[in-house]
Amino acid sequence: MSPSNPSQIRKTPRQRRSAETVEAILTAAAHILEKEGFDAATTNHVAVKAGVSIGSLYQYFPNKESLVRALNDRHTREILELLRKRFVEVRKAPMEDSVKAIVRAMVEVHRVNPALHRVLVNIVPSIGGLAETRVVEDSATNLLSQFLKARAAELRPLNPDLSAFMLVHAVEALTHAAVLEHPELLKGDVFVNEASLMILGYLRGSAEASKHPPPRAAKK
Amino acid sequence: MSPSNPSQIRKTPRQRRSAETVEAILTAAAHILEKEGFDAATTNHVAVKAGVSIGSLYQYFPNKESLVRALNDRHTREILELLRKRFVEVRKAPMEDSVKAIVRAMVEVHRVNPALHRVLVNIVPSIGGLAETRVVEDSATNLLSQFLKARAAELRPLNPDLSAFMLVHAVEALTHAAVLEHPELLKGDVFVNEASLMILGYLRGSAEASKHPPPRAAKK
DNA sequence: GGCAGATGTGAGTAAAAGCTCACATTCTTT
DNA sequence: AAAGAATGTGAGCTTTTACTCACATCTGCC
Repeated sequence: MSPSNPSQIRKTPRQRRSAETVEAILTAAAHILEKEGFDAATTNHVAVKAGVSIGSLYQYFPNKESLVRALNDRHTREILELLRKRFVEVRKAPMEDSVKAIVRAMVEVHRVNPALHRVLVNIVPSIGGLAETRVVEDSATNLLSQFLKARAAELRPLNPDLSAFMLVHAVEALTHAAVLEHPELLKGDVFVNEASLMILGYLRGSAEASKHPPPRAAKK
Repeated sequence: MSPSNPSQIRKTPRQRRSAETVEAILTAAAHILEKEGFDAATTNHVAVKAGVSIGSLYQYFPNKESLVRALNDRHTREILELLRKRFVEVRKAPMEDSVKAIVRAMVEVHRVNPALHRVLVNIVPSIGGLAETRVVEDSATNLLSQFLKARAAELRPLNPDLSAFMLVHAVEALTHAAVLEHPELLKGDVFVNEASLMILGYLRGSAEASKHPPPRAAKK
């Protein structure tokens, strides 16, 4: 397969008809993963739900894993695009507004299809997609690290890579938990405010004890 | 069987011999889950590795799920016990020391068997263990919420349940990420310090924000 | 020793799921 | 229109795996 095809699509569709077939397969797979979970997403089931034959599915996806990875690739690409966009947009906004905008973006992204997202996050590493997941995490960490460097003057002394690592994982987990366990927090700005308090508290130092020396750990 | 047996053990061992069999099965299952993943943990494979026959396995575990759930129960019970212990220990320690001790406990707990822990966290919800997982999360949240109430005087005004929810999820995710992706941060106190900065920053309020209040209302 | 209950055995069964392949249909091109 | 390429089909093959059951062996007790 071509090296520029991380999800290992077997055949590149040449006619509109086949492009629609691929789309139907991916959509059906997403629906099943979301509503019934990974175990229910058998290749036969996906094919039936997509309204195509099992043979067609295997024309485009060499195996079940590649199908799930294709979905994951699309999903993570969307997330990264939105994040990049937001980081550019807030480049000159006040610190607090920037942080809130980015948290909002995270929520926005995770609310599109939380169940699917969770399934993908859980399953992808075990089907050879660990590398892809790391790429996404690293990209997000880099975006945030750049942001922290640009805003250093407004923050306590810190190691941008380390802080970005901490925040990426904390915010990702918080967003997951909020979307899946306490969606009511997302109605108003409760969640965005709390997450921002945490982020800003971490980046600025706490009110009473803000006399910590900068950490000396170098990442990577 | 007995209602106090959430992992649904089929038969209660009456002789030492059978207790050893059960132990061997659980140990083998843990090893396989840890080293080879969930898919490799077939019942036959577990039985062979445990040095018992497949029939013996099914004498004590009615199905594969119950076996994994039994492992998970044991694992989460250990975690909760340690956390409870630590929360009691730090009841009268200074805020900063308390927070660090609790973060250390989290790291300690997750370092015992990070790979197994990750597998269990990923798999248990999909095999009927979601309730158990929620129980653990809720217990941890309650412990922390109590702690926050007791220390209210040292903290900014906050909602203990909400803050506990935020912190439980953030710290859990951070510990996972550190253990699995950057174990070098655990060598010294780098990780413990960073996590504590985040926690204390969140609980005390950020340095600048408390000097000059935000231009807009914090709540919408 | 000898019995009864507890425990252990593993070949075999049945169901599920991934995947192939020989063939049918549709599209593009000349 | 015709041919060849692209696409679509689905019965069924193959492998895997959870799980059973008829039987063997062990252990404690009289």
